[in-house]
Amino acid sequence: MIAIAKKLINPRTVGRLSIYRRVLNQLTEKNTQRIFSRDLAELAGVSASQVRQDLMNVSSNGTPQNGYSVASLSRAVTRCLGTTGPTPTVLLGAGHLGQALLHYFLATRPHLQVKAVLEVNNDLVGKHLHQVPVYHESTLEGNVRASHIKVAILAVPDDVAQDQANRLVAAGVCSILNFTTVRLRVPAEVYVENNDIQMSLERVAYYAHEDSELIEGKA
Amino acid sequence: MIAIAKKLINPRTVGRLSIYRRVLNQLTEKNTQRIFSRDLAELAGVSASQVRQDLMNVSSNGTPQNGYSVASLSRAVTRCLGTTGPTPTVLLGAGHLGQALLHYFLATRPHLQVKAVLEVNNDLVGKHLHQVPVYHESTLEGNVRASHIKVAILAVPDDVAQDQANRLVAAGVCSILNFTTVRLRVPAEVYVENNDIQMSLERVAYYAHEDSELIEGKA
DNA sequence: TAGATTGTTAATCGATTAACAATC
DNA sequence: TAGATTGTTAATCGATTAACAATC
Repeated sequence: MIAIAKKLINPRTVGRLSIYRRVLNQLTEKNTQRIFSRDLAELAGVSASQVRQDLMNVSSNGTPQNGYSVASLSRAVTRCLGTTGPTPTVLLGAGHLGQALLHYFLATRPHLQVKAVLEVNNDLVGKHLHQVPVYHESTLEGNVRASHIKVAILAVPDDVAQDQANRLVAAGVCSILNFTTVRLRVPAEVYVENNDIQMSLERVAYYAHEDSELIEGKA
Repeated sequence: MIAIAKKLINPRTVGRLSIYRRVLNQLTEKNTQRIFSRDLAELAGVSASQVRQDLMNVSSNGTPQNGYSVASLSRAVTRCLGTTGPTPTVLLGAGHLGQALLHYFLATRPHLQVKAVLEVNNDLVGKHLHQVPVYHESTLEGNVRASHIKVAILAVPDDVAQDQANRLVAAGVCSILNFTTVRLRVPAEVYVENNDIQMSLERVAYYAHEDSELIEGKA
């Protein structure tokens, strides 16, 4: 018996695979049957070489001259990303940003399911936001453990970010989308993705100044 | 007379410089006078070598044994980033995300000033959101030109993103923070920073699956 | 002075792009 | 078949890290 070592894909490639899948789904809606790497690249905003390089992580099935079947490539990407069922998720913070983020789970189904919103504001606790129950922040450990939550979205004030991250990790969370400006200290096996909007704003301000001959941005 | 060619700094470095400045400002509030690259690195979540490499873009004034003066390094970074006065900015879309983003301009002053919010929803047009007037989307060109707006924040539905980007660029905008999932086609001299929240959500979902021994995320 | 830190250059590392044999 | 495209390997590019002379 041979152990299947599922090689972990790096964050940039995962991001692009996610974009490819979105593009492929849009093509499906338009009844496009097949696509070449060149055209998928065009739609995703990357190079054709990059697409083929990325697809080496997927058990892809392109054929010379015919390109890829949209349907089966989409399936292959999904299989690769491993998000077959929805991943149970907790949202911390039901402020303006937190509530805006909840919308993303209605509009698009990003293979995540928000099981609980945690808040300190007692006006919200006990209510529902978009069908998701809001609990008090103090129930963090219980909720995470009960729903086997592995993903957390941090949309709380900076000053509580590290403390909540510690508690999330202790309760079993292993992947955090961090909208605070705090550089979280977590064990190496926990994935943290920082989305520092303040920093992004300062960056766009910078490139507005000079009549910058510029390169494309991040991610 | 010698022309001063202000070398344009790459996006990653600009992002870190912005983070350093934030950290330095926090140190100022704590009355910390001086700091070493090692400690600044620790607080910013990067390596000491990276800090010193980044500070080569700044006319920095560190001294061996004494490190950097917090106050003057902060000033030097600000000078380097060139954001002395607030940059006039337009926000497109006053939906949940747009309104959440407006909050960032109250809580923190990211060297940007939102001059106008543009919306299609007539219930909002004519009102103010956080002291910022809301105009109809059709006034885009006039508003951008009148206020000499160089920065735009796109928080609109995907299907109007490219059209609005075209109009923004035509009206003189040269830096766009794009919260849609559309890969905008813009002239090379326009800076676009994509903040694809959908993609980020799929990425954290991916790393929640395997008991990933992982690396730190993007940006 | 001795020791530690800066500024800067060199080495390494990783990611993107180019090239090309296999192939439909 | 001829031509174009895939899958994959090699080359390039850029960014991070390491090293180290200058220096306070």
